[in-house]
Amino acid sequence: MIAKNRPDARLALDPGALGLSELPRRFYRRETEEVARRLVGAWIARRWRGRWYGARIVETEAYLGPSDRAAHSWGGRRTARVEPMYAEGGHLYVFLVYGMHCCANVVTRAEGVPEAVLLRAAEAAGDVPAKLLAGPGKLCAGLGITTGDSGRDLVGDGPIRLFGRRGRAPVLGVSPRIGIDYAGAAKSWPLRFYDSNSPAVSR
DNA sequence: CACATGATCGCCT
DNA sequence: GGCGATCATGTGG
Repeated sequence: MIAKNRPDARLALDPGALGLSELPRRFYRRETEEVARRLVGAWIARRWRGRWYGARIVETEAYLGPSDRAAHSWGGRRTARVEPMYAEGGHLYVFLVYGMHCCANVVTRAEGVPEAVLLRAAEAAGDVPAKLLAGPGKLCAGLGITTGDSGRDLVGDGPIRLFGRRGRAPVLGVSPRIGIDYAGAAKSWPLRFYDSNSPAVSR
């Protein structure tokens, strides 16, 4: 693929030592907006060559499917690229934007309901620049997530997993989503969530 | 600080 | 053929 899948070595962590517990399938079957809220403060981790790398999610956006003009599944679009959005909640949907950046999404709800949550920013546990993962493209680059990971199941024993909230409680902020000026009325829907206390949000 | 622009390519019209 | 769920860099105030 275009992007490299090697994670930034400074993001190395041990999910077990941090006391992280994996999110179960039922977590992802909830309303998409609810999942987006609950993922702020949750953790994402990726295994690469036998070691784990990860960070605490601090910013997300909900994409609501056929009725949401900003969503790739708007109007019921169903192409090879978007197909993972139609999978059961708990799968990963990764796409390429602007020919060079990957964006990672967590698919929600039941199989056949194409909704998802975009992971926009994360905060590393170690000593790295505050904005290292501040933005969907940077988050993917830092963890080495590429379009080759699209369709993966996040539940079970795969190389990309999500864990429940751990660490300081997020102070939730809400705003319209970013970068969707073309989306008509949906442009102003308050579906972006972030931890107001985190220096790692994208803006 | 606020824009403005180029990079780069898969997807949809 | 146009454009995008972005980012880094550059300009000017």
